[in-house]
Amino acid sequence: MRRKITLKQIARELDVSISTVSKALKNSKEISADTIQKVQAFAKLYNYRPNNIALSLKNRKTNTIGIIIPEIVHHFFSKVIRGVELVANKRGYNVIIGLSNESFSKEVINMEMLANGSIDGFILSMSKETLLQQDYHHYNETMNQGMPIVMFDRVVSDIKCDKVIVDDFNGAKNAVEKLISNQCKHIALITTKDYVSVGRLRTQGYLEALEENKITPQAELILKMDDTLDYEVHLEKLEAEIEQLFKAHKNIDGVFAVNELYALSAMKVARRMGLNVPNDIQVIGFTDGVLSKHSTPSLTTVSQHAQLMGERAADLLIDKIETEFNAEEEQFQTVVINTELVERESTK
Amino acid sequence: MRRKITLKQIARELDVSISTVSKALKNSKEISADTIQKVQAFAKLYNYRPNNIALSLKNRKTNTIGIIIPEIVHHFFSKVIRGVELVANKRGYNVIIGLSNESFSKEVINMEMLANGSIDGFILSMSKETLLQQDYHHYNETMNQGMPIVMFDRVVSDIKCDKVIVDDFNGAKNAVEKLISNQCKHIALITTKDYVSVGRLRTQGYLEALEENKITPQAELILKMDDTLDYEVHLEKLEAEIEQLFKAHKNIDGVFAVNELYALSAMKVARRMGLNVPNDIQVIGFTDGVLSKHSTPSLTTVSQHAQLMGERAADLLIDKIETEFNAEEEQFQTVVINTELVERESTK
DNA sequence: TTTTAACACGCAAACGTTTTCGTGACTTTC
DNA sequence: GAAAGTCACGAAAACGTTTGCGTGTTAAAA
Repeated sequence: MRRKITLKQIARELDVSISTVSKALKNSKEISADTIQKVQAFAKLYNYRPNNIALSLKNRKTNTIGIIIPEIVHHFFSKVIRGVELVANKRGYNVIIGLSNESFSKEVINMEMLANGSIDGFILSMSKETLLQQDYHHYNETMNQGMPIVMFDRVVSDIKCDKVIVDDFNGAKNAVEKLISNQCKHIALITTKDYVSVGRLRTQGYLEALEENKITPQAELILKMDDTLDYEVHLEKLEAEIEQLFKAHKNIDGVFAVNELYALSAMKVARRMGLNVPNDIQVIGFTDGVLSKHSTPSLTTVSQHAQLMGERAADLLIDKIETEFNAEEEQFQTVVINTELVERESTK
Repeated sequence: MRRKITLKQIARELDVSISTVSKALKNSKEISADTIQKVQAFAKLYNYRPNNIALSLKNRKTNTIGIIIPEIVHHFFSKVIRGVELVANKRGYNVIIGLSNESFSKEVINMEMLANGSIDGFILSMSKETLLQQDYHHYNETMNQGMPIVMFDRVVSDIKCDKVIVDDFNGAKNAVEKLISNQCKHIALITTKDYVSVGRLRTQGYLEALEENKITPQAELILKMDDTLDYEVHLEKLEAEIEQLFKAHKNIDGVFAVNELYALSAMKVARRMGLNVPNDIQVIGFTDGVLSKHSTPSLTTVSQHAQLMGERAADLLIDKIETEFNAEEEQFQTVVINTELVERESTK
């Protein structure tokens, strides 16, 4: 077992200086043809590769981007990562991941761990706890140190940085319009509490679609779940509440849910109550997940193009990393990704 | 915007040497109490953090581990990552990911990219293409350079390194025994072609369970799918073949599938043919996925404990990284993770 | 033959750390 | 009052690169 070979070792072996070796490998015209030939042959033989860490230190550039997300076992986020990795790799960058697990402190720790030289910039989506606490000092400190940040999906306007978001408002609106045009008269909304901007916007889309179609929104048809609970408990509670909703309003003939699990639960409860989807009740969910495609009936969804979000975020970040930082006149962009209604069996 | 502060800047500011600053921050007893106090106060004020890259270079240690997987948008792999990240973080390591996308060349490129100093060791699962080509030179070269590798799930015995695998044989065997004890007499197996060791072992488990229960395996009840096809095409073909199988053997009353999609497809086809799951036909799938839990009927599965695999792999790797490399008498371990039968509605 | 130019290479600094060793200024000891 | 010891700090090397500049040797020009 031999360690990786360095310039120094090649230099010693060939009895030239380190700089000569370095230049020879770059075909510098300062170096004679036979020295170049000799060095390159030797380097190839020993499979020389420059040490990334040394390069990073010298260039003050790591060619690595950090991505911090609340959870990885989640289709939306893993698709985003795939997108990030795709363009990062194409543009010569590595990707290092940190999971906040929806915790504020883990988010802070992870960011500090990476911000000390390990990466050139961040792509991140805020944890729920951070959204609740509204404490953004770690983002601002990071950016003050000259490290660019691109946020995606879960963003807040208080933070000045590049962002990639889904068009939640219109995605929701289109979905509800679809239900309306499919003759639904009483459309329920199943959503989360409003502290996540994403949920708020989807609710607004729902309301606007109703109003534009002269349907008066009814507060009783809106179910707001507290999603900070434990997952299992949450699911049971969810089903119970949906059942209650359906029983209290037998005329509900359409459901728009802000995520996959809510939509699936609605279908499950409906079936249990002897209702047929889509004949008695039509359901649309806002999601990119796998469940929709394989459920029975398969679920009509508002697709978020998660992978595309990742790609756009990575491009945005790398662009920023690679452009000269010009004065204080920095411009921040917000890229909006359009949603797409994927029609399946849960709607007519 | 100020850049991150360095020892040199603190030294200049306080009019002491760099070494004094460094020592003062470490409470060295070489340094007087007031100098220590002064330096630490200043460092705190400016939020000094040592530069990771410089440390990595100096210590020849990055405290980062690389993980290379075929695909990230996949429950099994993302759960493994979560496990890896969990213990890596706990032990002071970062995780950098590379996706091979099931391609041999991408696997090689990714490994080379990371092997040049960026990380201290690899955790990886082989791409299908690598398994097919049986070209393992990149693993061996990496290990020859003193970089440890831990493989998980998809492994081959030709490569000498630490491994974490699922007990595929017994997992499959237990599942089939469950079907047998549930009175199934004609159990079909839906699997992939044999080049992945994992599939081969599961098939063996299936066979052994039958034989131990005096049931003669019938080759016609074994469906081997070619999973190198395009996903969509694959799925259609899969359903067609399952339907054909069911029609040709009306007495099939149990199905064991080596993955989630195969199991779900089997249930789907069964339902389409008017068969009731689990009354007419019982199904068990080998998987950790989400679909099983939310399908109707929910699917009984052989759970692989993916997160635990990730945790064990990370521990194994970090242990190896942190122990002195003692001579040529290196020992490699293979950790076997036991499976667990999670009973749901698709079995009686 | 002397001056100039081209060539081929080495030196050294820099990136930000850590750590060994050396040293000047005091203090203690005899 | 001289020798020895303690204290507090700085210089320098090392990790592995890249690159501007200096320099000795040779060849071409005057």
